Amino acid sequence: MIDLDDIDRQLIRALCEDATQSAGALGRAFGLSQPATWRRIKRLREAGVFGARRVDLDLEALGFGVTVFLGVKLATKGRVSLDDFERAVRAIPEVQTVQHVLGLFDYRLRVVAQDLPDFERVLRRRIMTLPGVGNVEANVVLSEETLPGPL
Amino acid sequence: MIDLDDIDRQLIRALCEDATQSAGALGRAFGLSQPATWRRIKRLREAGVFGARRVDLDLEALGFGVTVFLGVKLATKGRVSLDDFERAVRAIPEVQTVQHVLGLFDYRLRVVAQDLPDFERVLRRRIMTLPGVGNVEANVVLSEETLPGPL
DNA sequence: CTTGAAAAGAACTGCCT
DNA sequence: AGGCAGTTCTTTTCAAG
Repeated sequence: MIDLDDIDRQLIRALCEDATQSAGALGRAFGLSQPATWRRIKRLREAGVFGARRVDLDLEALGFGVTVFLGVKLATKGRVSLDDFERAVRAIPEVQTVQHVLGLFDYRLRVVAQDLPDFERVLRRRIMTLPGVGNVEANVVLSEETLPGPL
Repeated sequence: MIDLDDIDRQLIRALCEDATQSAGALGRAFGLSQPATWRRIKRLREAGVFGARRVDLDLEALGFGVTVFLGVKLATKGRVSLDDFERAVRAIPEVQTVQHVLGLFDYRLRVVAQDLPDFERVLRRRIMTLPGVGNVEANVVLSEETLPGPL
């Protein structure tokens, strides 16, 4: 685990919001020269602070107007059924995220669909037929806001 | 809503996984020239397909070993209390995502903490004291996998 | 750490098939 | 639509104070 000063934290926050910004632009924003900023970013990168550089998709623009979070409780959950379940879930195109969780449910799935009828199709034909599913709880996402986080 | 051919879809998927790739590199991967690839990407960008370009953080490397998804049911939920609740949630540093949802809960929160004792602190002092909270359900994330999605 | 400059690479443009 | 060749711009990287 690396230790960060104040500028490091600001750099990280800025890059999380917009990874397009160059070392030069970030440096100007914080009163640092371009090479100094670049060295800091390199240091952070080598410390493993950063993962992949992704581009967000506007799912609405692509015709996916509905996002739903599902909680799934397995009926039977031996080691085999966990693997079976995960394998089957990964094969569903509409599933964006699979979280194995502890608590009232065993898995949380982020699912997208074109609209509610389309979601019903996914739910009935894809989700409910997964091996070992017990209870399923659904939360339709109305709005989502990403915050800066704890840095 | 834009319509996409096969190559568009492949480009989008590739950029979602690694937005670092240049038009030239992507083109080579799909047997397309640099300008042709660039024009496609530009067309997609102008169609509003892409949102922000973010860099993922390795929260483990930053000392945040615990991620928890909370479902929050409000006790009272007039229009005012929704706004109050959201404002108060946004002020909690450990909250990364706020989802307003439909279903058994009213909000889903993605929360990070250094470890479980730290999470207990956040839960007791920050979450349970939010204005209007009723029930709270917690799912500790054991593992999370991001899939290619429906394209 | 800074300034200044060189090198590398990516973005963009016209023109042609 | 795509390809080729070229220009322009940004980013990276190095040298020196």
